[in-house]
Amino acid sequence: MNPSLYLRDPEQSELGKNIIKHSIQLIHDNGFEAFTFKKLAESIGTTEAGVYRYFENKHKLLVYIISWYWGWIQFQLSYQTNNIEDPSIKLKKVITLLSTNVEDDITTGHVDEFQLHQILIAEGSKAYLTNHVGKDNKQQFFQPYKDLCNTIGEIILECNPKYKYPHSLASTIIEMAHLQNFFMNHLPTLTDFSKSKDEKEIIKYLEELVFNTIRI
Amino acid sequence: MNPSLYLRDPEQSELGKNIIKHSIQLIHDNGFEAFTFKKLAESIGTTEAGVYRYFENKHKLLVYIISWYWGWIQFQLSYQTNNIEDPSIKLKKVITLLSTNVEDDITTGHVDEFQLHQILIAEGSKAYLTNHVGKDNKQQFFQPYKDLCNTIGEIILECNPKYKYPHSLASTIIEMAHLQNFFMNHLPTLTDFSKSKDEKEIIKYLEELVFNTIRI
DNA sequence: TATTTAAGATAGTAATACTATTATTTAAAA
DNA sequence: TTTTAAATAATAGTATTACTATCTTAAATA
Repeated sequence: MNPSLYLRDPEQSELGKNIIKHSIQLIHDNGFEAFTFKKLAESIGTTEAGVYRYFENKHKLLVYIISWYWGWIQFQLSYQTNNIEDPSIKLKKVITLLSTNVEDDITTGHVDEFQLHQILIAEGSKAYLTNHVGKDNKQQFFQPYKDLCNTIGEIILECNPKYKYPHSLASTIIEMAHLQNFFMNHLPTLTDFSKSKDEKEIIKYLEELVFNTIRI
Repeated sequence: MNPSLYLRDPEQSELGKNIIKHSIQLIHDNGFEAFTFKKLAESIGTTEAGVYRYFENKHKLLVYIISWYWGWIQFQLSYQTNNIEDPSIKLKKVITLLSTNVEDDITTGHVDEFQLHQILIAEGSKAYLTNHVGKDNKQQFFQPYKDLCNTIGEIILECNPKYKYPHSLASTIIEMAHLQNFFMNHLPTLTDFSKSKDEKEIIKYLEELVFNTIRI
């Protein structure tokens, strides 16, 4: 994790882990706009000042938990594609991993991956859609996202070494896996999955999109 | 325009038009988070209370100007595709229209379309990425976006009547035309256009994506 | 035992997102 | 023309947010 994101490493103390745990819960339940350090402190049973000793502001905390998620996805991806040779099967794994509501990984006690996935769908783009995106980028806040994008881009190039837009296609897969899910559940007429509301439909749509464009 | 978005119709008075004009300017310059009714009032030369007589809150004002933009795009689209029969040429027009930085339309005195396009790229998704998206949707706040999505979906079906995901592909085109532009300018490693920073590259990428997926 | 360090408790401030009241100007209706 | 209503301007006030500062206590470390 990028140390510029925090003032004190939340992984190193009980209070820190509680900040992460309750942040995920509260952002998931009420959305990022309604999330405040005061509510977070009350939920933990500490004070506002206590939270501020770990994170400068709520935006950095959001970027922190999102970075955590991308790191976890990166790990899941390398784990799940470990022994696979066929790049198009790998790419299918990528699409499925990004589109599927993950189950909570019990090995990470203070992080609920299911809720984190939901947060990414609804709040993920708020990490970079700010007027200080340039500054944040200079401080490497989006490195885990970029790393994942590069990993996926490489798999795309394994499928077709001549494909010209591996990074753009990778970011399209990531963003659309989330956005089509959001639309399916909240603005269904913007999708074609309104009847079933089934993630598998999103996977089918994305697979068709991706494999038709890279096989020229 | 949906009357639930405003308390008093801003098109009907000078103050109203000034609210729209200066909102676009301020949101464009400083981003939506930094935008407040107080700053807006100061910029116009009126009072905070004056702005509140037109709009309940800044979120509704954002949705208003975004709706205005989608209505304008819808008009531009029907105007530009008026005499075109070939649906794939129409679809190319759609991609170009959404991806290109429009010039300011001088017939709309109080609206700067160039700035509005930039606002849509950086702030567009904030209109619906809220925890009250369901309520807003029930009040038809997103109708202009849905209408545009349907129009594009119909053009897609003209190209291939058997294509199964016309709405999802339409929303993908709209969102990616904006997001790839944002990434190109602010997080270039997430795209393949970092060297040229040219919108035409985004158009080429999207055309390849779209036409390869609908021609099965 | 002395000394850092983290946490808890409390207070305070500037800005934000509103609401309310009153006075003044403008414009339409009687 | 006068009356009346509507829009605007001016001012004040509140709850909440997003912080900063300080002081005390508890626990870990040297």
